[in-house]
Amino acid sequence: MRITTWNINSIRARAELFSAWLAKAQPDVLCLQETKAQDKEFPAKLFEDAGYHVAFYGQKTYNGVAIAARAPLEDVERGLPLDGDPEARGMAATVFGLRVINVYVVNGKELGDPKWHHKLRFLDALAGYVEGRHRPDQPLVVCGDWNLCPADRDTWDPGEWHRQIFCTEEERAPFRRLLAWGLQDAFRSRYPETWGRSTFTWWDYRGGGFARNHGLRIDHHLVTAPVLARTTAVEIDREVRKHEKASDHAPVTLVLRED
DNA sequence: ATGGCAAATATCATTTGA
Repeated sequence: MRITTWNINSIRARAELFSAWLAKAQPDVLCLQETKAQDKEFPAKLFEDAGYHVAFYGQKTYNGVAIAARAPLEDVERGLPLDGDPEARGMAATVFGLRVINVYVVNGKELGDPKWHHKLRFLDALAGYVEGRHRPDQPLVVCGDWNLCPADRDTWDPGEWHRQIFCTEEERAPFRRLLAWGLQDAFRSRYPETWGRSTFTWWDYRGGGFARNHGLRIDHHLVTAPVLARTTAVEIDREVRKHEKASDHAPVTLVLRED
């Protein structure tokens, strides 16, 4: 089973590229972020024509998330984890016996900015949400665009990024709280000694970031032990990032063996 | 502190992203 997370950076702007990718990649479960479409404008037909069920939670202009799967989505929840958050950044569904939580964590802009405080509230609420509703022995996947690097070496220049936004203790504290609760960073658990280009999931559009390898590892699957036990690989699709109409993020796929 | 690249809105410029 393949569970992909991808910050698509507008589902409508990338409809053609997305459909071609979907037909080829054929994930069983797909979590998208930054769909940038209101629900009434979401191109559900793209998914349905490809044989997928899809649920979405969007808003005008910014943010927006969706979950698609090759089986019906059950117990869909929208608007997590921060009560009253006007930004559409989180949803969850049950499929194939897994609870899947899809998040688009707040970017934060810069340390001290109101958006930075929103980011910390969001991450804290996410940790509380998981702790309050789940147990570490349940099959749970929390994936998405986390907008944080778990370690300085998850950046192209660890010296430059040290203690910068995405690499602060404040952002890592709630992330580590989730790890302490019972989730594991599937990529890092599977590849503890792999660093650099092959680990990045995002590259800056500006200044030829992909060619210069100005990348970050910020898209993650956090999984409970029963899911990690089934994990055979975590794959990052750099090929689709090379397309001229690419999102700045690559799709990241958790590969599970069947129970 | 700024620019660089891309998307959305409806602007012929601003906001946001990471």
